Amino acid sequence: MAKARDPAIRTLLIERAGRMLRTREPITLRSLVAGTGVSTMAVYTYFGGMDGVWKALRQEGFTRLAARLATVPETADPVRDLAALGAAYLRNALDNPDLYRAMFDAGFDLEDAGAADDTLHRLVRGVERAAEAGRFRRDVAPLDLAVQSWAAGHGLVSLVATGPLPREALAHGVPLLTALFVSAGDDPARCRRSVEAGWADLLPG
Amino acid sequence: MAKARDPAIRTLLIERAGRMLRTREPITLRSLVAGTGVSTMAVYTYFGGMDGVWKALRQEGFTRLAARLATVPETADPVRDLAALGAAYLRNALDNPDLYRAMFDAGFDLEDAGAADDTLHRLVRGVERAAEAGRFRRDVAPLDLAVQSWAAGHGLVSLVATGPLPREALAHGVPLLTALFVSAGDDPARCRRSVEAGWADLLPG
DNA sequence: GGCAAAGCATAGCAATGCTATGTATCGTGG
DNA sequence: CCACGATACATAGCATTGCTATGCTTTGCC
Repeated sequence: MAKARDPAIRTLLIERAGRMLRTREPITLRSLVAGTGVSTMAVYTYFGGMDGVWKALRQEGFTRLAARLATVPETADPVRDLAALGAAYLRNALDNPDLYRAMFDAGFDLEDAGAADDTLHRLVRGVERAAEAGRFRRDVAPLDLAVQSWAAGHGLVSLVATGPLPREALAHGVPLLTALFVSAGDDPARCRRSVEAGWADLLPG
Repeated sequence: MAKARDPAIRTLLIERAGRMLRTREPITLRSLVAGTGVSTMAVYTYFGGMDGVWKALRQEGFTRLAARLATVPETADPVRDLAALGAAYLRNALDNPDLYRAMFDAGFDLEDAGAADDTLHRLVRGVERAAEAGRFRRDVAPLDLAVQSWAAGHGLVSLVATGPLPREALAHGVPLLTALFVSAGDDPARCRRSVEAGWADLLPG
C-alpha cells in the first residue's frame, strides 16, 4: 500500500553519526547524509529530524554501555565486581566522551529512562550479590547504594571528561567507592583491596 | 586616541543573557541585543563573539556560586558546615539549572579553571576546619576529601537536574557525604547528625 | 584643530534545520 | 494483472544562526 522504507538506511545513518561523533566532526543534517547517497529527507523519514538522530544516538550509547558492563565477569569477590562495574562505566565514558555527553548533558528524554534503568539494574544486581555474600549489612537497600555509587562515578567522570579535573583525579574513585561500600557494612581493609582490584586496569591508563 | 567603550553595555548584555537563561529563551546573537538599542557588533566588541558571551556567563555562574557558598555560616560543628556547603552547592545548581549546565556541560575553558578553583578552595577550607577540630584523622588530605565530596555532589545534582533521577534522589546526598566523612575518621552517628543538620533546609524543597 | 584609531551600524555571507512541492516507487484491492 | 493510492524520495527554498566586510561616526592625543 506504500513504498517500504529500508531499515538499512536507518542503521547506516546511526553508525555514520556515531563515527562522526567519535571523529569529532560536527553532525549536521547535510554533513550526516553527505556522501551516503541518501537525501536529507531520509533523516526526516527515519528520525523525524535531527532531534530524532540525537535520541537514537543516546540509545546507541546506552546499548554500548550495557554491552560494556556485560563484559565484567562475576568473580568470587562481589565487591570487586561492583568496583569493576564502576570502572567499566568510567572507561566507557572516557572512551566515548562525546557520546557520553550526548547521553546525559543534552536533553535527557523520558524515553531514554528505560535504557538508563538497564544500567542501574546491573548495579543493583551487583549490590545484591555482595549483600547475599554477606559483605553488606542486611538493612542496606540495594537500589539506594547503587544510586549512590552511580552518582559518585558519574560526578567523577563528568568532572574529568568535560570539567576541570585532570585525568589522574580518576584515582579518587577508589576511596569514594570504598567509603560507600564500607558504609554499607563491608570490612574496611578487605573492601579497599576489593575496590583496588576492580579498578586495577583503569588507573594506569 | 580612540573611541572608549562603555562598560555599562557589557554588564547590560551579561545581565540580559542571564535573564534569558533563566527564562529559558534561546540566547542568540540577535535575540540578545534585540530591544536593547545596541547593535550586533557590540557583542563582538565586548565579547569577541557568542563564545565570549557564554564564557562570561560561566564566570558569572561561578561568581554566583561563590557568593552562595559565602553565605554558609561557620558554626561550632564543622562537619555540619561542610554538609551545608554541599547543600548550598546543590541548591545553587537547582536554582540556576541552565547556568549550571553552561558552566560544566558546555566547553569548559581553561580560563574558567580559576573560578572553579575558588569553589574547591572553600571546600578544602571546610575540610581543614573539620580536621583541626579533630573530627577527621590526621592523615586525610583535605584536597582529596574535598574533591571526592565535590564529585559526589556534582554527580548527584547532575543526575537530578538534567538526568534520569527524580528530585527526591537528592536525599542520597546525606548517606553519600556521611560515608565520605566517616571514612575520613568521623564518628558515624555523630557524622550522620551533622550532615543531616547541614542538609536540613535542602531536603523538604 | 586635524588625524588616526576605535566603536558602531548596516548589509551580506555561508551554513543550519526544516518545509513545501513535485516525482518515483512500491504494495495491495479488484 | 493492473491501476490506484499511499509513502519514500529528490530538489528547491525559507527563516534563522553566527560571523564578517564595509563605511560612518565618535573620541582622544599631538
